Amino acid sequence: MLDINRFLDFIFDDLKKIFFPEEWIDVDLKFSKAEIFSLLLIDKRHEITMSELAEYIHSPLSTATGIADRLTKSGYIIRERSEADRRIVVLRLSHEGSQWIVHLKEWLSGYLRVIVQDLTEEELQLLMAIILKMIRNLEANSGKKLHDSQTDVTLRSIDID
Amino acid sequence: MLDINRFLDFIFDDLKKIFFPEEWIDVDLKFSKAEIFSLLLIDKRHEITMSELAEYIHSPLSTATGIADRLTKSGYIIRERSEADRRIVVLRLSHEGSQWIVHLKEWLSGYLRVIVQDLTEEELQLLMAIILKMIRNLEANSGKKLHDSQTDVTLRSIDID
DNA sequence: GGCATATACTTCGTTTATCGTATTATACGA
DNA sequence: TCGTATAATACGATAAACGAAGTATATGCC
Repeated sequence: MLDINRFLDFIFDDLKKIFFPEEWIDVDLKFSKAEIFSLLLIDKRHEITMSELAEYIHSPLSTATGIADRLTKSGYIIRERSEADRRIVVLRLSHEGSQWIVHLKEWLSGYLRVIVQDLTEEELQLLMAIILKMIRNLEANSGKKLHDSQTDVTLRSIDID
Repeated sequence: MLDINRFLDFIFDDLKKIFFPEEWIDVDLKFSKAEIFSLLLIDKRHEITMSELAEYIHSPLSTATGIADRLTKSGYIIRERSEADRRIVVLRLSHEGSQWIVHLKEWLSGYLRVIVQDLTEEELQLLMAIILKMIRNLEANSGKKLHDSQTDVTLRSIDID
């Protein structure tokens, strides 16, 4: 068993940086987190439905509708009915939306460049391997491993008043 | 120059996991992110003022007041006027609050344990070293390096209507 | 073919958090 | 003691999230 506590101590203070990325990513974005990731998803898939969007951002369709509303109004996405199935709404990026994503990605990679700037090639390789491992662990154990602990039960749904 | 693009490709899809931790941390917490980190801060400092809280969560005092309101109402913190300076409000954890933090930390370390479970001691060491480096880079360059790029300017404050 | 049911979304109203501005209370320096 | 700075709260506006109800379209079944 590794020395977990040491690691815990090490990262405890920096957990906040992970959960509040907005504090070190000091960009005054005009879109919310959900909107940005929606744009990224549309960019990646080229076309998505409202249901796909809702699933991606882990929200009900009513929330997705709100996001699509705002992005459409801003002119960054185009919302159209599918011809094949007229119940379905298809979202695509507008030209402006695509441009914006290009800029976002450039800016993002600039940020990454700064963060990893003096890591050696070996460190970078290892970092990727480690991240991969961690992601695999998380996925393999998600929701499982943790449900049988006492601690976990205590944390869930304690009603006070 | 390292191969940044490869790294970018590698982590792009997982960026969402960082920005939406709630999707893999599947605990139905009764507190919001801001409230949890407020509790953690109070636990760490033992006693804090409203101003310190506001600074920590990067919000105006009016927001901090709302958080303190909710945490006080839930019975997890105690809000008292300082005797030395009666303008100052001091926040402390109640017994229930302390208990809750203990559980949170146990649960957190359980999570970490799962994530790093099959990393070797060397990997763990290196991971910590790399994280440290990255944090230093971030702090050294925060807000600076990125402000002179064209991209960045494009991203900031574009008004549409 | 027609009717019941399912699917894909939107609308609407409620709730909640955030935050700017105004206000209150206290401290402190000249 | 008066003016100003500081610490925090109160209030009102805004925005996002969401559940429930509603609308339109598709599909299965007789």
